[in-house]
Amino acid sequence: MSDLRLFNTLTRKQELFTPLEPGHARMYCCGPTVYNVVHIGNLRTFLWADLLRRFLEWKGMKVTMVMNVTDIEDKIIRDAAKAGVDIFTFTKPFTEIFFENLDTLRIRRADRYPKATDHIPEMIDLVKTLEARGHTYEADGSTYFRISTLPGYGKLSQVELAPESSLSRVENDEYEKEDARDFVLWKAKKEGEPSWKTELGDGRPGWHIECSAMAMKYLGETFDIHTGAVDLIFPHHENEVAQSEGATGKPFVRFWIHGEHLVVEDAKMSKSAGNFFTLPDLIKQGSSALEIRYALLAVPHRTKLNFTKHSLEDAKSALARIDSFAIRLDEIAAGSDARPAARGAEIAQKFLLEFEEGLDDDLNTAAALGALFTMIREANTAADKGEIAPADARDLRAALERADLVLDIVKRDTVVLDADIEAKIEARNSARQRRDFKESDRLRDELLAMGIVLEDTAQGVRWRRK
RNA sequence: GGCGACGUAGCCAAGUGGUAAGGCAAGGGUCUGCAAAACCCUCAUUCGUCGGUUCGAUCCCGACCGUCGCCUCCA
Repeated sequence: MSDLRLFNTLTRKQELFTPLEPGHARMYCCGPTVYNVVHIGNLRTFLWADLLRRFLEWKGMKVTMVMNVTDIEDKIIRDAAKAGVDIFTFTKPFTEIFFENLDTLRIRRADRYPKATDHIPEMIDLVKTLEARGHTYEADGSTYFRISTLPGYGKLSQVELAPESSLSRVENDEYEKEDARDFVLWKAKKEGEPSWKTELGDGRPGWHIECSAMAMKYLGETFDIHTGAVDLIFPHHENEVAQSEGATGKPFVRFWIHGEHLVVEDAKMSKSAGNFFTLPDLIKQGSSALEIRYALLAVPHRTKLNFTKHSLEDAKSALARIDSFAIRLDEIAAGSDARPAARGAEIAQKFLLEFEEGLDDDLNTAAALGALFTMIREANTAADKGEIAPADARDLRAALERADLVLDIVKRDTVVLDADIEAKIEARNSARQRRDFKESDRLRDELLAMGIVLEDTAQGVRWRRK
């Protein structure tokens, strides 16, 4: 039974989330336009969408998640032409990089990634339905949506639409619209641009129609969740609503979830400002994928995230704390002490409760992480007092694992020590035993240079990779 | 001009009508041959400013100051 509450842009309120079909949530996420490599801001949006999916599953729901890949669009056409290749050749590498980035950041794959160009017939059908219901008009071979035919237009963005005159900035020279607020469903063919021969004439789809067509094809005319970043609320999502509800007469999406933007060092990310970051860039600069994941996850999705060098350093230290805790638990768990679980089980239970309560509150990852660190401190204190038996350690470890099904930030270090490294550690131990500290320090430095950090604890030497 | 968001310690960031989670950094300590690492402790009488409502406000209302976003392609 879920008591997850999500902020719904449609009502501007937090609402209790329950799926239309009990136990099965359906979500559509606005995905990348593959005219370039995805940047860190795009990835933030995809990351919290995945977090939402994981959390729904964590609560026992089945989730069907669909994310579009937009592979036909003005910038793609422009840049492909510039590169002298067709749009398919042009978008292919960017699509591949997108998927690689998801894997690197531990963003789980959606169930489907439909491409716009694979769904032209569905879009045509949708436009024809809109035509039959009187929502469209044609001008110069293009088909437009006439917003005055849909009384509820504007309900998502809650933008009191300004009179036509104030929208003089809208460029109207290319396509002939009756009203500047109307938007194009199907664009008439232009010389040198890719086009499809259809019942609507030769041309290509407008920007918004793909999402309506593909979302309804895979998730139904009404589905549970639609995600994206705040900049898509208007006009993209508003127009999706118009197209879909204009065609079906039914509510399109029950929960519209929008995430805030990421800024870099307090500035909007842009190529011209030189602060446009991609995942491979950041990794090249020495950050690990997990550090980046943590930095993106630590700030709840509806809060603007200031992505900085400093935030990555913070993430690194915070993760080290979590990893050390996991190692400590594993060591205790391996012990032979047969006491029954006591303090540990209690701490673990309290943690899982607080963790879930945090995420239930509109995916408050900051609160959930706060609960995690509180558990770590409490368990460490108890362990220092010898109150953590192996059974306790196993309970705590299980709780950490359980939370990590959603967070996925714990290091999975399965690397086995090379014989060489092992030999050096052994040699250092014997040097220390014969109090040859010069030799032992030399070996320690050598290992450090190899990326192996030694920790001399009361239980002996522990090592980990830097 | 229209719509909206935000302003909490050095930095990041939760939060509640009853007196401020957590992380990083910093300082102190434990441990150690020395270190490092690890662990523990400390660290905002105060939540942009000024008023109002209230027994009581950081949280509610109003004004102001400041930052930012959308209204045009955009995650």
